[in-house]
Amino acid sequence: MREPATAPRTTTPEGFIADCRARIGFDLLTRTWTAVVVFGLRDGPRRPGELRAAIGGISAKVLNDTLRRLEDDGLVERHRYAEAPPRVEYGLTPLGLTLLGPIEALGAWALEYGDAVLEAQERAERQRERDG
Amino acid sequence: MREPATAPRTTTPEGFIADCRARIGFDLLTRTWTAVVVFGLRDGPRRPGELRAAIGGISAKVLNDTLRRLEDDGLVERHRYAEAPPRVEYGLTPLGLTLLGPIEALGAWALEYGDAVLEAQERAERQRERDG
DNA sequence: CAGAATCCTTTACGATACTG
DNA sequence: CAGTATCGTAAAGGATTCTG
Repeated sequence: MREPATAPRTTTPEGFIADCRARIGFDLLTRTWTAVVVFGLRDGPRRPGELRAAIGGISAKVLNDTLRRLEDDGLVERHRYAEAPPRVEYGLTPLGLTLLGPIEALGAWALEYGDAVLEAQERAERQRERDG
Repeated sequence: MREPATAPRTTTPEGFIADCRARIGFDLLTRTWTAVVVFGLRDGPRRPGELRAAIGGISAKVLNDTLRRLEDDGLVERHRYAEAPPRVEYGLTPLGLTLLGPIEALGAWALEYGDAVLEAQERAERQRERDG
């Protein structure tokens, strides 16, 4: 995954499976913080510290790594303002904005069905404890 | 991530950020094969070998791991048929079916914008080569 | 405060071999 | 063919430190 050298092939007849282009979207969200960070920028550009506080539970380094990768993906852009003191903001590109739709769909799904997933996980966990 | 002990808190006022329940959905898709496997079962139960061939590029072990985890998540269920020879199939649960919507939204997004992401990545890659 | 550089730990992924 | 058991590796996440 994630080698631009191995560019995905064309869409398979069956749909999204195998090396088809739909996997590009799946691969983006396999990085833990992608969805959270993109969603955190939905209302406009933000400073890193502010964004980090809003997200919670992400280290400064990991947020930085994530933002740089999103820049490489063309989803986020960095703005530097030559003020005193200098100010930095990250915002979604037009391409990044288009990703908000699927991310919100996923978030809405979790708000509706997340509890069911948690319950299933706890059920499985209890089952494992019984079995040893 | 992924400790049932640390169950996500309630939704924050800001939306989906931090430890809110929307992250449950994000966390599901951070596993490389979740979206692909769920999507591969969209048309009904399938035998592991068949599913593996349709996906392509996934080892038998990893497919097995993924299916077991999806079982724990309540998204997939295993059917065993006591025939001769015994047959096994995996299919989506009702809960798993509901996840197809967001996954298809993400896939459709990638079909439309995936090229733009690839181009951005290649641009970034070339840039890095120039800089050293 | 932004962010680069280190170092460490974990784990998902993958290859392989073996059992029903 | 389904599934388990090992083992190795690469990469992501995270903590810490230091510099503009």
